[in-house]
Amino acid sequence: MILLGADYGGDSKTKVVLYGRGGMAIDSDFLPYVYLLPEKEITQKTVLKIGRVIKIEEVERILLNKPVKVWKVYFKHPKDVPITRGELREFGQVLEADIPFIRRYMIDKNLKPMFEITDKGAGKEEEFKLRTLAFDIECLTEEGGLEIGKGPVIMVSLWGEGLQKVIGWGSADVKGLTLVEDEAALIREFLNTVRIYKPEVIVGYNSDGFDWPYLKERAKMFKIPFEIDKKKIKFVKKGREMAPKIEGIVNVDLYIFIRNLLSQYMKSENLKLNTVVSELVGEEKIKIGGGKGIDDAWRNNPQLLYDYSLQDAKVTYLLANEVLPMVYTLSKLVGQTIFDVSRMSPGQVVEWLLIRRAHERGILTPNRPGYGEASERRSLSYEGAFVKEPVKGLHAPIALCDFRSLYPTIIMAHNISPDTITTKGKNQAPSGARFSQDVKGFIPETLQSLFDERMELKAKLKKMKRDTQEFKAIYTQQNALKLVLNSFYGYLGYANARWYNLDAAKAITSWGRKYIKDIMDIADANKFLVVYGDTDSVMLTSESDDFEGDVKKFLKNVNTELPDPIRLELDGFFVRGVFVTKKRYALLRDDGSLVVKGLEKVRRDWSDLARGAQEIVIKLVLENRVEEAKTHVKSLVKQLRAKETPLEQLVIRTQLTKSIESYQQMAPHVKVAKVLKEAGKRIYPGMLIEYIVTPRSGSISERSVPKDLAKDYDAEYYVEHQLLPAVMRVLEAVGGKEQELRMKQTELDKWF
DNA sequence: TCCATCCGGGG
DNA sequence: GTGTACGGATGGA
Repeated sequence: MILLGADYGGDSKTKVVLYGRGGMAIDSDFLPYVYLLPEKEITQKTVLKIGRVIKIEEVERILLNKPVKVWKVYFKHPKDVPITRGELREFGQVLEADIPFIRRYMIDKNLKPMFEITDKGAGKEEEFKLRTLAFDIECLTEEGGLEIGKGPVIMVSLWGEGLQKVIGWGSADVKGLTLVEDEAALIREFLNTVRIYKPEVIVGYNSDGFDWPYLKERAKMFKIPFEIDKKKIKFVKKGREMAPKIEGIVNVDLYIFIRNLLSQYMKSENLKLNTVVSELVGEEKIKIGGGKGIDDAWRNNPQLLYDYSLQDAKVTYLLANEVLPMVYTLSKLVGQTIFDVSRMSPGQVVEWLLIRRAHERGILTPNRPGYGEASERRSLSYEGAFVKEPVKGLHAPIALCDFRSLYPTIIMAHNISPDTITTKGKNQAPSGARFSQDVKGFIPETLQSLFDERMELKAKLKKMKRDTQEFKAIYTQQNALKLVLNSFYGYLGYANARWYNLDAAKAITSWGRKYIKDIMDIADANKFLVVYGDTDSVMLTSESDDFEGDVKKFLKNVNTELPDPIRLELDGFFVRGVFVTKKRYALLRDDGSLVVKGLEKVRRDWSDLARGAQEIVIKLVLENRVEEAKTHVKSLVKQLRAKETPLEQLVIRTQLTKSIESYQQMAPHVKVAKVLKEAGKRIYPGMLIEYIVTPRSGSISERSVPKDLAKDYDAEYYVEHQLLPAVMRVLEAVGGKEQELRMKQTELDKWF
């Protein structure tokens, strides 16, 4: 059997259920256990007196970096652990009592998803495509907004190999539609379709937070058992979020995986299905015009709704094809189930990889910090990376150089780890901490093996033909390794980490600052102008005739000085760059493409006016058309003051998250909601409040008016709080003066 | 500056 | 489910 997922059940006795390709297996023999580091006079007999403890073994393990004798205390059922933990603590330190049972099982039995299950744990790795089903629901929202379970579900689409199905009710005459009697029948038909199709993996987009709970609520309303193949769909807590678990089927929410792990490497300015699909798949979603559009289409144009719904399921499926290989690769690397790994944050990915490795080495896993400890850690701040104040304005040309995996290479080069901290020796960080070089630390050792593996894969790729299945698979593997490697530094400073270590985190950034500053000094001495630099990168310019040649020579020189494996590399050359402030700049490549950092404003509580203006200004400035950019802004200011700006461009949108009464503060959208309510409109939590700031007097809240009731707007508010803040970031770098663009009334005539 | 509140994804 | 977990921006006081 090839392992795909695992669950546990059983009330009085443990029962591990393993499932995957080739069936299902049950193991009732694995006993839960914890470690007890007994205080001196305690005997095993005393501990055995605690009810529920069934046996004790003395074993040798490593605590931080010292060998210790600990007692492995066994129980009959996982639930016995939290019940007994407190009592056990009276006899000494209790360790590994906070490792969920299934994760414990995967580690101890050496099992990995996508690998064969054998007596000795993970056997042969299997390469195959999993039977994947994507789905998407549509519902009427004009009544309840996006509140879970409010309006009826009107369509459900499913897309898999050999299955393209849209189930609907109430709208006849659409070709291909599986028409059912009513909503209850639709939900039954959906569950039944999944049962018959027997997917190995079921995917959705934000399905943990929307589609699944929505269906569950509606099913409950109609008293339909929410189960597939007699197996209840259970909602398990994942921090603040819930994740639906279906025994026998791996459920993946692509949105959560992309948000947690992939978005840091993506260009998309938001993570809407549309945007993400066009970046990763290259397909555009059919537009139907937001919530009202769906309600309208259901009544007047069911064919359009059918197309839209099916298209969503299809692009979700295509997205799954792009994203799932990464999910599987990470799951194999971490050695936890696909269900779990697909919902992990980078910190958890590192942590579970470490826990498994610690087990293999006989190292005891530290306990998670308690709430108090974690908040204490959160309150501690330390000096981060060095960011150079940019030489403001336009520069050309630009060379961008950066350290190859700076923090991971620093950890390896200096053996930084919680278990190597010492008080003597030459290996001292600028922050003061010292690290022993005698024995490889747990963190650097783990990092090194991942780093070496990645280098090997990258070397392999160089010799391979692109566009083959094998190339793709290896590329994904090295990408997964990169993701993990880059998460180690953050992990050491992450408040909830088991291997949290402030001195290690401080040491890493202090060495990082030293190396980047050294590079800048050397560049300076070599007649480059260092325009900007952040953490691990420097941007250089010069007036030399052989700029590119100079940069390459410079790289060669500095790399002979740097300790292995720290290395500075060339990222690329740019035609021009505009530098605003730290973290805010834009670069132009010779093919016309842009790299924009820190200037985007994507939140919906910014008006379209501000968003659009900023985009145009960035483009004009990078094409060296600064005056045109300023003129454009001035014309927008003039338009605003002349009250010629269309009101739609000025709408600010904020969501109401709870009932009006429970707000302590009278924010603008709360005030507007109140007004709407008094006017007889139905107000509910989750509703999007759209408003415009009008003239009159008082605070912004007092001047905010529902979008449909606004007949006028406060021009000065939009100039000062929307337009100018958005464009000034770019313009002040190229000599634009806020005062000049603001054009006080008296100056207005002078300009136009 | 601090505190409270909102954003994200989904229809 | 042997765990309870975000991180950044904005507005009001």
